[in-house]
Amino acid sequence: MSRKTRWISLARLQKAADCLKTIAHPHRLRMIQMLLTDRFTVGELAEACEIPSHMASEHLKLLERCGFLLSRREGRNVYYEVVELHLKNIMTCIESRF
Amino acid sequence: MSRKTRWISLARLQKAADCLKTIAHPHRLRMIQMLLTDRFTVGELAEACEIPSHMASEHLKLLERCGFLLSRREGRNVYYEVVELHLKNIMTCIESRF
DNA sequence: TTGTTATATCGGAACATTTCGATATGATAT
DNA sequence: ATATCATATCGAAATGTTCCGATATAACAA
Repeated sequence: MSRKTRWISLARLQKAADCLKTIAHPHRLRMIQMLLTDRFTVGELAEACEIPSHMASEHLKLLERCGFLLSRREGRNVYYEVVELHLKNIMTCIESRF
Repeated sequence: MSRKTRWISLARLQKAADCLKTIAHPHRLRMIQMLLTDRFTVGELAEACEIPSHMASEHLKLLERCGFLLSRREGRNVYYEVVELHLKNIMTCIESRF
C-alpha cells in the first residue's frame, strides 16, 4: 500500500476557503437548504430568514459569485436556484451532524 | 410524493456556520488534509504550512475546540489527530471541486 | 408620464478574525 | 539549579465581514 496523497496547492486551498466562508453563515445556510428543494425568489427567501429583502439579495449575490447559485429574472421577481451539485453533499454532512 | 424537508433551527445553523468558518482557512485546510492521512506534531504541521509554530498551534486549537481534532502530548511534542469523521466527506467534496 | 413593487448597490459603523511579537508553560537534558 | 526545545497564550494592530439606511435600477400598472 503506497501513500499517494497529493497536497492541494495553497492557491486552491485559498479559493476553497473563500467558498466555504461564503457558505458559513446561518442565513445563507438556510437559503441553500431551501434552494436544494426548489427555486425561490429573493423575497421568499428573505421572508423565510426574517431579514429585509435587500440583505437577502446581498447574501444571494455572494453565493452566486462563488458559483453556487444562478439567478433568473422573471418580471419583477428574481428566482435563484442551485447550480453547484456539491452543495447537496456538504448540506448532507451538516444535516447529519446538527 | 410529499415534501417533507424540515428546516434546521437557526441555532443549529449558527453552530454549523461557526464550524464551517473554522474550517474555512487555507492553512487549516492544509492541516486537515494532512491529518486525514496520519497524525502530526504542531511543528510538522507548521513547517508544512510555512508558518511559525505558535501560529500553527492557534489554528489547531481552534479546530480542536470545534471538536474536529484531538491533541495528545508525548514528551515535548503534541500530536494532533482527526476525531470528526465528517471531515473526510467535506474534504472529499473540496478535493473534487478544486 | 407618475407610482408601486421587487431587487440590487453604495457607504460607513459595528463587529469578528487574522497575524505577530512578547511572554508563559511543559518536558527534557546538563 | 539553568538551558533548551516545543507548544500555548496574551494583547494589540491590521484586516475582513456583517449589517443597515439610503439610494438606484428594473418591471409593470395606471
